[in-house]
Amino acid sequence: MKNIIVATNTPFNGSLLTYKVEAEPKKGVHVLAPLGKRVVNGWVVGLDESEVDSNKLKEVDIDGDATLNINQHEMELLQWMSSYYHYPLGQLINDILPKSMKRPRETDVEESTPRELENLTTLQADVYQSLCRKFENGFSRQLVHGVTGSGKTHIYLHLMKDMLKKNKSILFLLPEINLTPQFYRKFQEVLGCPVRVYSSETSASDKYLLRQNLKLQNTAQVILGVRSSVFLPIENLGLIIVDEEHDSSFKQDDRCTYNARDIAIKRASMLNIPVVLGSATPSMESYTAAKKSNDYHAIRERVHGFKMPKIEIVDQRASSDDKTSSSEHWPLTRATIESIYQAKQKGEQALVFINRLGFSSYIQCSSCGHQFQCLNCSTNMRYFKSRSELACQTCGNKTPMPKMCPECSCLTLTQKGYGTEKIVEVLSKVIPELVVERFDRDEIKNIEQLKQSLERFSRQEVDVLVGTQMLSKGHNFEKVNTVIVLGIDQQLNFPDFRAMERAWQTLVQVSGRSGRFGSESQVLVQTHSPEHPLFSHVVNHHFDEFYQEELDLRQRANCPPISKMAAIYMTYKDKNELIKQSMHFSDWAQGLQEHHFKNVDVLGPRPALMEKRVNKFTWCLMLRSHQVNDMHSFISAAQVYLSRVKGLHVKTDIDPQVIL
DNA sequence: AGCACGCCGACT
DNA sequence: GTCGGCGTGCTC
Repeated sequence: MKNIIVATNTPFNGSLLTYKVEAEPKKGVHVLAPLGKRVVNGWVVGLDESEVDSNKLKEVDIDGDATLNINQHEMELLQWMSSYYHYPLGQLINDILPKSMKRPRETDVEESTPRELENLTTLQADVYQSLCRKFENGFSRQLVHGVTGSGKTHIYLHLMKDMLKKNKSILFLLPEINLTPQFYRKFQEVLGCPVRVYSSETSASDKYLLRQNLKLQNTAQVILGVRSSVFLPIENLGLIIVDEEHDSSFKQDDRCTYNARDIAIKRASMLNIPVVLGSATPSMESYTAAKKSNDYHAIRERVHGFKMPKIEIVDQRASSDDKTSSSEHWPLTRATIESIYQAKQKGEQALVFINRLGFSSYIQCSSCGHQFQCLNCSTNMRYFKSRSELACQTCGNKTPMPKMCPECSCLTLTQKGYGTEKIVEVLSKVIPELVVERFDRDEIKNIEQLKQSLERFSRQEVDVLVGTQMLSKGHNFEKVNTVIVLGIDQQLNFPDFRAMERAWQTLVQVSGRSGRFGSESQVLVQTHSPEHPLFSHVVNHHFDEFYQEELDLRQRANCPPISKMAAIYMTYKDKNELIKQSMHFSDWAQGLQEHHFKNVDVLGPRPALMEKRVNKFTWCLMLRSHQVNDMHSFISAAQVYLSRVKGLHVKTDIDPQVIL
């Protein structure tokens, strides 16, 4: 009998429990571990060195089916993740493996004869060749910074083809499921190898089956997947590509707060293979790192000499009739309406972007000023006109649109702010001949609806799509030469050091949808602060200037990528008790800082951006440091401290993307 | 996290 | 008298 440490799906004891077993299984083997009255999943971590009396231990069963076994390399990656993100190994493993496995059905993998790949343009070929040279070194992290419409995908395809020739598989990561259909089609057309999709639409049993297939066969193939596919057990993996690497969807914000882009880099380094990051708007982190190590590749021109769109900053304060919500076309300006009208006249289409759903952001009583707040959360209820209800975007709480103010019984309730629904109504009213459709997660709930909406649009049955971020990524619309951006002010004013970076990414990505097929194209950005320095970089397509300026700001504020950050969130049911505990914790942390970790800054505590959420309260403490190791030791100590507070839920976010 | 035990209020 | 509310405590 051997004593072994098993990582189990349990939240206590760091998820590591000791069991005995007949013969020592290999690290990563899936076992069934008796725990109290139940049996839980477990994975072998290693021998237990401490001489525990094995008579007191229970014995594990080894799962006869090896599908959920984890190989040596994956196990090392997951152990690294567990310590880096301060998340229990057993729970991490359980989270990333498929859950159910009933009735797997055969996945259809079409193989077709590939079409000839088009030649690269001179600019693309330069990047391709320098990437190939870098690939000779085994592991390296390459960044392709190509403007929208520069044909990054085309470069990927050539790199992928090379890999397939060497009989190596490719992992292609995408931020969102929305983009999988177009890439799947492209890969099918051109690559002539099995292409497997892994997304949130893949059922648990299909995920299980895919895992099984990957472990059995080692034919060169392409795995096209979202965040969690970075863990798939791909045998002969030769290359990882992370497209839209800046995208925040790569960051998981519950459970283990990993960033799939960073895991891809780690995995590539462990396997000694190259990883390519691509974006038209790289993250500050990737840009800085790639510049520094000379792994940066830029394409500053669109293919075929197509011009970048002309970007116009529209002053929303300019004309008096644009100011008030009483004007017929509010919140759109005359200039905006005119450009959409012109597009229609030319037989073209237009896109309108707003970050908000619904009809109005909140409802306010015009006599007493009462705002309709969610009872469970510290947020306003959003008004949805078509459903005639108020809804909380945080907890899903809904109520019919009230007729009068509950405070003063006044019947005049004013609608404040706007969302996609409102814009559709305004546009249809102001330009009656226009066919306008909404494109947001309220309207598009699955891939099928997405495909259909995009098809209607490409058949020109629709003139204008009004959508959220969902519309901004990666699509190629032939007849779109006019793009409107609304609500960028809110993004710029967001209280987070990355606000400007995100606004920049939105503007550049969104304007990238305009004029992709070579016509004269324009982008109109409505704002109340046209003098904001960000706009001049966007208007002039000055990429390096933007990054340099933003980096200077980060340097001065000592923010990432200059330093490393971590956020510790504490959630509790009682507000006063939470504040008391947060203060105690903060005092303790200050003490730890002074005595042991002078180079770790402690910031806060402060209430989370949404302090009350589904009837629970959250406060937050931030850590910032240049010494990553010290920061990790600090967090480990903090977790031990906080685990003693009963009833307190603690979430640690390493490298937070958004500071909530 | 589950699942037990255990101690109180409100039902047949 | 029992059913069930959830507070507390334990699981290798």
